[in-house]
Formats: sequence, structure tokens, C-alpha cells
Amino acid sequence: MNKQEMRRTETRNRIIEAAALCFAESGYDGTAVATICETAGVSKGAFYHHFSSKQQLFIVLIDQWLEGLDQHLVALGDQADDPASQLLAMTRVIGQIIQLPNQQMMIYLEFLNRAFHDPQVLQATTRPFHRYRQQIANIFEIGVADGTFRSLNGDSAATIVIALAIGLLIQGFLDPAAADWEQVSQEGMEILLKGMKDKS
Amino acid sequence: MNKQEMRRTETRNRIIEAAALCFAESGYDGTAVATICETAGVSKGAFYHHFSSKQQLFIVLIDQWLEGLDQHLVALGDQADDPASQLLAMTRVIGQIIQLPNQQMMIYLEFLNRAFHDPQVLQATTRPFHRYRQQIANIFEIGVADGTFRSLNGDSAATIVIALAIGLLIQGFLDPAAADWEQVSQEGMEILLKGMKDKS
DNA sequence: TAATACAAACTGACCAGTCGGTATTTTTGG
DNA sequence: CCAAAAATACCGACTGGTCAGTTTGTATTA
Repeated sequence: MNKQEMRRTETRNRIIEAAALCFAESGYDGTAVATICETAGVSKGAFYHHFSSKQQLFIVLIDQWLEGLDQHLVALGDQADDPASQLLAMTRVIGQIIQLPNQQMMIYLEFLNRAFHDPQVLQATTRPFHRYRQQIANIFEIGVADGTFRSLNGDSAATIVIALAIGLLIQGFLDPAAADWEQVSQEGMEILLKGMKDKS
Repeated sequence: MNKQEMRRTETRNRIIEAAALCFAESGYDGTAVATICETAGVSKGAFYHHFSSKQQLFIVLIDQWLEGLDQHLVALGDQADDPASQLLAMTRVIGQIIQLPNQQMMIYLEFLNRAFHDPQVLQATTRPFHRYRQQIANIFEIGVADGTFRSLNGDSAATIVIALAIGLLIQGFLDPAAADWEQVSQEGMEILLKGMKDKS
């Protein structure tokens, strides 16, 4: 990596980091490209040298964020091996995320909202989303096979678990003080698992 | 109601309806006041005669929407009286809402997103939200008292049920064709109820 | 010398909200 | 009952400002 490439990647990263900050704080529409540039300590020329548009930068951000989440989940999956523990471990992460005044999560909500109005963002957001669901569905299918869970459709079960997670995230952001979110998410997951176990 | 009042309310309603349409289609930021006026067949002067700002109109819309939901839920609560049936009835509504290509729901997602960036909208959105949660919490407490459910905290249980609903709504909008949402939401609620019943 | 990385002034489009004016309805006082 | 005054409902051109993206120029590196 020569001098030029080093400078290049450094500037690029500075812009990306600044953008993450700004979008998390003010949302996509509320953030001006000029503001991102100021935050990054860079000119507009630099911005459009590295990214073709505001939207493209946003999508780069989505990809990056989702890749990070991906690695996090894979790491979690490797730690425990019985299905129920895996799911509970994932849930613990959700609870922690809500608790922290985490700018990371704010960004994801921004992704979601943009997705509803912008087909390209929708694609970028949903593609990996399906992968996660598939992953969770697999955990359930293993659980059904080994008798941990009663017979149920893996996809449906995964969808329901994810729904719980998303719903808790959103409520947690609407009102961070309304509950002990780590505990509520743990409790919710336990209830779900109990409801999925064999026989009543 | 004299002539003037009639004209007044008619124009006002035309603006509100047009706004609901525009916001649902293009989002808050994506909708120009001028566009709302054109859609309503009304001038900008009329708009600012009836509403002090774009934001205020938005909040009026929220209030109206939430009042409608309120009545809907109350009506449901009156139909059945055992706790489990009440909750299942509510869930059925969620499933139906996702199914319809419903512009109404799009608006609610817009409310949510704005709430994250605008304190006034946050207030308008969360106040009635707490009421619903309280209502659902009551259902749970009745269920705990009469032995339908095992001992659990009504607030937590309500939060978890709402989380499921919100999460399903969002997934449903991200990908309407990914599942039979009415069935999945029904299934999810049944699993939750099963997990909350007395003993396993 | 050529290409790359960046600076910053600039452009054109858009947009929330204002303002001076008009049309219609209601009120008032003779 | 009716004219004049007052109030209300509405019109649409206009303003001040913002912002995404462009362009022209410069410094550094290959």
C-alpha cells in the first residue's frame, strides 16, 4: 500500500465515520452532505471523489453495518451449541443494544425507514435480513429434529423471534426508561421458547 | 352549522386526507406542502389558514390515526371477555392490517420514524401508546388473577405482545410476500400465550 | 508528465412559510 | 329589512434559505 492509497482509504473512512454519526443523529434527510464533509474535515470535492451520491454512501454504510452484525451473530452461534442457548445468547445482545445509548442502532432504524421509500435501500437492507432469518430458521429446525421444540415451521418461528427483537428495539428507543429492556427481552425470549417446547 | 363552518371543515378535511395520502406515499420529508395543496385542490393560503405548520398538520394526523386505533381496540375488547381470546382477536387485526396494501399502516411507520427525530412527534406518538400498553397489561393481570396465566408482570407481558405486533408489521412491510402474515401472527400469539400459561 | 486526491466557489432546483389582496359570509345599527 | 362594516376563508406570487451535485483549479504522488 503506497502513500496515495493510504491517504485514499483514510479519507474514505473519515467520511464514512462522519456519515454514520450524522445520519444517526439527524437522519438521512436531516443530514446535509456539507455537514458530513465538515464533520469529516474534508471538502465536498473529496466527498464526490469517493462517493457518487449521498444515497450510495448510505448504502455502503448499510452493507458495512450488516456485515458487522453478521460476524457478531456467527460468533455467537459458535459459542453455544444447543438451539435454546444460542437463541438466548442472541437475545441477550438485543437487550444490551437497547440499553446502551447506541448510535449504531439508531442508524439501523434509519435504514429501515429509508427502505420503505427507496427501492435500492430496500434491497440492500432485506437481502442480508433474509440470510439472518434463514440462519435462525436452521437453529429451529435442528431444535425440532433433536426434540427440543415441538413440530413447527422453522421460517415462521424465526420470523416470530425476529419480530420480538425488532419490536423490543423500537419500543426501547421510543422510551428507553420504560422498562429494564435487557430483562424484558430475556423474559420475552424465555416465554417464546417455553411456548415452542414439546407438549404443554 | 352555518355556511362558513361547513366550508371550513370541508376544506380542512380535504387537506388532512390529501396529507395522509402524500405522507404515506412519499414520507414526511419527501412531501412538499405545495403538493399537499395541489392534491387537496386548495391554495397555500388555505393550508396555512388551517394549520400553523407542516409539522402541526402531521401531529393532527397522528392524533386522528391513534384515536381510530383506540376505538378499534376498545370495540375488540368488548367482544370477547376471557383474556386469551381478547389478545387473539387483537392479533387477528394485526395480521389483516399487514395483508392489505394499506396506506394507513405506511403512515404509522412514518410517525415512528419522525418520532425518533422530533420530540413533539415523539410525545404525540408515545402518549397513547402507553395507554394501549396499559390496556393490554390489564388484560394480563386479569388473566393472572383468574389463573389463565402463570404469575407474570402485566407490563412486561404487554410490552412483549406489542413487540411481536410491531416486529411483524415491519417485517410484513419489508417483504409482504415472504409469509402468510395473518397465519404467522396468529401462530406467534399462540406461542406467546402457551408460554405464559400456568406450568409447562 | 500524467494521474490522482482534494479544495471550494458556484449552480439550479426546491421548499416552508409570508404577505398583500380578493371573495364570501356574518354582524351591526339605523 | 337593508346597507355598510367587520370578520372569515381563501388565493397565489414571492422571499429567504437550503442543499445535492458540478466545475474549475491546485497540490501531491506515481
